[in-house]
Amino acid sequence: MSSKFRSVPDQLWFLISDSPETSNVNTTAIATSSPEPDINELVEFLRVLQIALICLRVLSCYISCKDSLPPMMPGNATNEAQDQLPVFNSPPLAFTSPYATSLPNGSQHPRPNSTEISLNDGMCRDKNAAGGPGESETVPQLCRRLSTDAYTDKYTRTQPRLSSECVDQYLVDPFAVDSVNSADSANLSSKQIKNIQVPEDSGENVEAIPHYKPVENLTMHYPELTGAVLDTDLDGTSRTRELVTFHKSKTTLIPPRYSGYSPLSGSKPSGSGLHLPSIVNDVPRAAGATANVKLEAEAYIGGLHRMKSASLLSCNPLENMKSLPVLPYAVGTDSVRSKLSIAESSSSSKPPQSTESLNMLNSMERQETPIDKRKFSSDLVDGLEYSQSSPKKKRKTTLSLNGAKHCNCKKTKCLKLYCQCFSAGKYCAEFCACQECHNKADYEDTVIKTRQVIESRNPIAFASKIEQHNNQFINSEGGTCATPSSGRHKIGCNCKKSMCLKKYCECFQANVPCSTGCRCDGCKNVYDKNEEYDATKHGVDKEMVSDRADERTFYPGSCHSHNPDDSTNHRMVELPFQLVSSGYLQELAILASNVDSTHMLLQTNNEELNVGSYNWPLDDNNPGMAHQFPPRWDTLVNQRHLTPLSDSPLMSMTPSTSSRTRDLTYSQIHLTPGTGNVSSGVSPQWRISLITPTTELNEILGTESLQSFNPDYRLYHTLEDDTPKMLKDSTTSTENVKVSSPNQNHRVSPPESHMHELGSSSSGPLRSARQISLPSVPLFPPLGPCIDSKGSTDNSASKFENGNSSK
DNA sequence: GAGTTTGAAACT
DNA sequence: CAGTTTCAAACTC
Repeated sequence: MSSKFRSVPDQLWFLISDSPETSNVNTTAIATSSPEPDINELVEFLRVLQIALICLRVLSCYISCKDSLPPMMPGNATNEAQDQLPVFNSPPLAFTSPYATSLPNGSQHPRPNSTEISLNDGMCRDKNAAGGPGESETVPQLCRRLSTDAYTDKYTRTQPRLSSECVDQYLVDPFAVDSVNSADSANLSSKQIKNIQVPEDSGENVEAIPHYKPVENLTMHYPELTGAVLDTDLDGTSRTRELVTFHKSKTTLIPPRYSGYSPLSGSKPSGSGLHLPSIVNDVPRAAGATANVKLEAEAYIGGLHRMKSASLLSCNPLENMKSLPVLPYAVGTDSVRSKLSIAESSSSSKPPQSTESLNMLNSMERQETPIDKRKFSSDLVDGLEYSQSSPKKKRKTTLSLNGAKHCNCKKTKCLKLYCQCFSAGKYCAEFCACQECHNKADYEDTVIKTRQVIESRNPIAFASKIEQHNNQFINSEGGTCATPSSGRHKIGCNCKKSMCLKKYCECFQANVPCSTGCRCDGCKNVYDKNEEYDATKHGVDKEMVSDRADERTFYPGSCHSHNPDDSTNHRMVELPFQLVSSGYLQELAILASNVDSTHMLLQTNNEELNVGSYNWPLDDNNPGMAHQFPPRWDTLVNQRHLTPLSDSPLMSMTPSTSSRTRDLTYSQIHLTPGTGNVSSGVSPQWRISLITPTTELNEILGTESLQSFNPDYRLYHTLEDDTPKMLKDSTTSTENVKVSSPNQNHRVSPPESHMHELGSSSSGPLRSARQISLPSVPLFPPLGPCIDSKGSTDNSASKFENGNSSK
């Protein structure tokens, strides 16, 4: 048979014959058919020539594309990976994810050789849709484009850098419902196949976010990665496993109880993206959303990086979308954390778990906020460095990089609150070191029953122990900060020896000061209103501070820096505003319209108000601005009669103003109709936050709203569900001076921690509190508690930042 | 990595 | 509710 094509160049013949599909189509047909070999031979030869031409074209294109691609270095992983990140927006897809085995060990292919195969189309964007640097047609795009060609498989093989795995994967019917059971997957028996399905509703709101910047695309879509990942890199095996694990973990961490559906049921996720409570994510959304997003972002970095490293190529023959579809509204915090956790711990992870975990994927929530993704991208590099270079991470910890917990339970079968996974309402993940674990989908009934028993004793046993308040800022380096006082332990600790300065203390661990509920002895985890919350001042050793700095990313009250050099850095600022009435949305709209570049959208209930755009410069290099409100803002405030409260130091920041005071300051910005007085009763509370939209956004604005404006510059508001709590807390804030605790002498009521709440409450019940979230763009100069009044960086904050940045 | 310390959870 | 035990995380070496 091959003799008929002697004239075909060896390479081309290889291309043809090496492909099972091609072989079947071409050679087999030839061999079995034609009584007129000459004609058939000619025809086939012509076909071969045609193929050859196409191959050459493809090769040329690929070379061109390759040259245009930046090197796959961690430092610039962000932009690159975005194209690699598959997005699952469509109906359930089956994925095969054979582990990288095609490349011989020891082969030294550059990272771009790594192949990430996704049947999803997210990774392959239309070339025309691309814009900006590095947006020349990437290999994945090329691959996608080729997919439309009848000879794609052949052509793909012509590309030395295209993994044969990619082609194989490509050949697999992307629509196979279950690759594990499919014949296609059987063909890949030599490989480890991971089948991941996306909930049918995973594609909801796919079009909600029309387009994103390249970097953001990466971060926004990566979390949605649910497809199999092929890694043909040299160390691709492990990388692939990590990625696969990533997906699995996302499933395994779904708490059946809170997810509202059984992990095994395959029921359709709610789509709300809400997850079970945990210390980190159970905080009020107003605060938690921002913090968690950040946390997830950083935690997710490692995973992203590895993903990126592991995958340069992504082929999706089905992809025909010109913009990256996303599942924009899910909070996805837990999932993200789990992902990160996996990424971090993959090196020591257990062997791939059984298909049970994979089955859980059927019910996974695969939603992620665009914000989350954006944050991911911004922190990608930092997280990478963090996860890869920090020797401290070697230390055994129950908290992985992303904050996802993993346990080491030996006797409790992970069915007691001792188990952090169980306590967090999550199934144990594969990287848990637990023994005889029953906290998994296989024992769902047991888990549920056990939980019920525990809850019967303590209804809030699985609820977050931390009451988190909304107190986030951007620090001098653009990192997000939250004063530790922004939250508190609901129950309080009972430390006797650690002085609440070690992670034995749940308050300390949660980065909140001990409160009235604590029964600790010799507590030093307190606030001095005149001082920053600095662990070192309380005797915490340097390493601990450093560790804590690392771990602060695990908590809502975190203060971590971004890489100032990272242009993709997205800051989060949250400014509570109080409007006299919803009519002042127009004021805000005008305010916003006075600045440009940022598109704002306000909405009251179902009423949308496009308020134009605004832009506040943020100068990372000018710490002095840290305690200054953007002049523009002042101007705008004055112009628009958006007067801060009379007691607000907003416009009169004094040198003695602590960072937290500034927190207060900004927290107390009230938008009133020029009088400076805050109306009571009817004043809806608004908060303008540079946080990314989360589920709340989805719930409030809905898909259409989000579609209506640039996702990169998004202003939104959300119902402030925590308002009652805030009010309640504010009423108790005066009780922060611990009376019963031996530490009462040390404990100083941090009125600032609640001042913003009081301020809010000053206007009376906030029945219609709203949160306005501004896009994650530099709107304000560095503010927040991490910068003291003298313009210098807050000690604790800087420590944390340094700790992060140094990594 | 093993052993110790610690404090929450569980138990009585 | 208090005291004790169990447990696993945090920590130290």
